[in-house]
Amino acid sequence: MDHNTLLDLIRDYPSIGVEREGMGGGVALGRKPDSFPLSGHLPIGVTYLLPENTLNETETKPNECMRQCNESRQRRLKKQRFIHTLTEQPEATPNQFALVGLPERGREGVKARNMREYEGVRPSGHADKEVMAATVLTTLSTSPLVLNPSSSASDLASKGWKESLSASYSSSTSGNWSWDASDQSVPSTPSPPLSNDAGKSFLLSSQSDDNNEDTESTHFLFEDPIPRKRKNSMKVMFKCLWKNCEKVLSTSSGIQRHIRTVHLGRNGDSDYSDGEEDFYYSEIEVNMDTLSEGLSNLTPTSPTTSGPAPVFPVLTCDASRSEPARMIHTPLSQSAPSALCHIRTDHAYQATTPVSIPSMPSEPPHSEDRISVSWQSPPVIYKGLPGPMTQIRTVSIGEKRQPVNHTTVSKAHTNNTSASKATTGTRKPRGEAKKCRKVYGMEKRDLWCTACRWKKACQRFTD
DNA sequence: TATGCCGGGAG
DNA sequence: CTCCCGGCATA
Ligand SMILES: [Zn+2]
Repeated sequence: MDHNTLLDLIRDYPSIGVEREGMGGGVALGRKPDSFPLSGHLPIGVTYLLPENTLNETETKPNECMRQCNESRQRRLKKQRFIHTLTEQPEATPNQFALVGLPERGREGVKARNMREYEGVRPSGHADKEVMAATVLTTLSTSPLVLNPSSSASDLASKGWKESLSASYSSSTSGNWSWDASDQSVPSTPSPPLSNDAGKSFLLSSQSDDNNEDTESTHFLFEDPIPRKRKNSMKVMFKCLWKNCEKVLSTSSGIQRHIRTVHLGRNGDSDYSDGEEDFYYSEIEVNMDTLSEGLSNLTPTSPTTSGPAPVFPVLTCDASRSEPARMIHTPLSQSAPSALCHIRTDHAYQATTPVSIPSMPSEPPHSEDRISVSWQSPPVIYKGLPGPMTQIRTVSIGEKRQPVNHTTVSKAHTNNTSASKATTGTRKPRGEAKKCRKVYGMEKRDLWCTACRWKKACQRFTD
């Protein structure tokens, strides 16, 4: 994906989010204001969808709002698939993130996320790019990358996020993207390299070396953050990201209420959401004592407004351990990779050259309704580890789409002679694991992983 | 017979 | 690429 493609793509996305588990039904936080100066991060939407167990785990303190949203959503969309997954993968890895980016239409960012509204509109193949874009955005949003020295804050503000974005990274014609991550201070994580088997990869310019221990900053943004304390002077606030609204409240529930009443025109008292709500707000950190502590901390400041409040990327790792208000980003207990996303960390470092094999949209997480999602294979530490791969696909559930039996019998397929390669001695002892076909059955083919649907080697349940 | 999936297409 | 499927090795 090249630079312009990305920009083009995201242009129409009021919000692009990251969604955990890719099961849809996540909650979107934040949106992409049309004119949001991006410097260091983008207020892109972040949608998290944590596995049930996680929710319980975080239930208490963390993001009450999130929990609620997730719950209500889950309830509504009683997608057995969803449930199924939850039960089947109690240990769903917390590293399974899915990016979800849907152009929103209709009601200001709400409801519109329903892919249904896009039927027939979204060009096929769009999903891929969409994901790529979202990935990049997410990455950017969480990486304290330093913008070109030439671009100043004001610059950004006036140029708009798009330009800013473009300024924040560079892409070579080869398809490799990279940006300078040589940042400083802020612990936020550097962006992870994203690689598409196609040879496109997003990687940080390995700032001078590779192993420079990091303990601190090397954690992949989606990886279990390392426990770290945040400055006591910082206070977590929630900022509404709705158009022209700069409301900042101290509690997620507060901002949620605000959004609900002010932007969604709902009445506060009524129960929670109808499950379809997307609360666009982002968690920000405000330095209480010195609001303008010099640029020492590159935290970007709120855009449109004067709000001197430094805005932190929603996903910053550092904000995740132990703070009550930390983003649901909670590191699930152990980050055991779930069975859905086997991670193979056995590749070579410096995945500059993405290892790509035949390539096929790798197993996407399930998604509710129809959303295109992609996820990154886990933890990969951006430094020298193999780059994460992304993949996406549009899932449609409960749709009829099976029978399309094209009478494609024009060619007498007959095999020409038994010339077929004499299967080499490599006998393939059929794997043990039950694959999608067996697990979901023909009726629910929609649930199969892409590979299975294409009668290729299953990617979801490997042996 | 049912699965899993390679190797070939088609668009 | 993306998506399908014939057909064959397996279970
Ligand atoms: Zn499969």
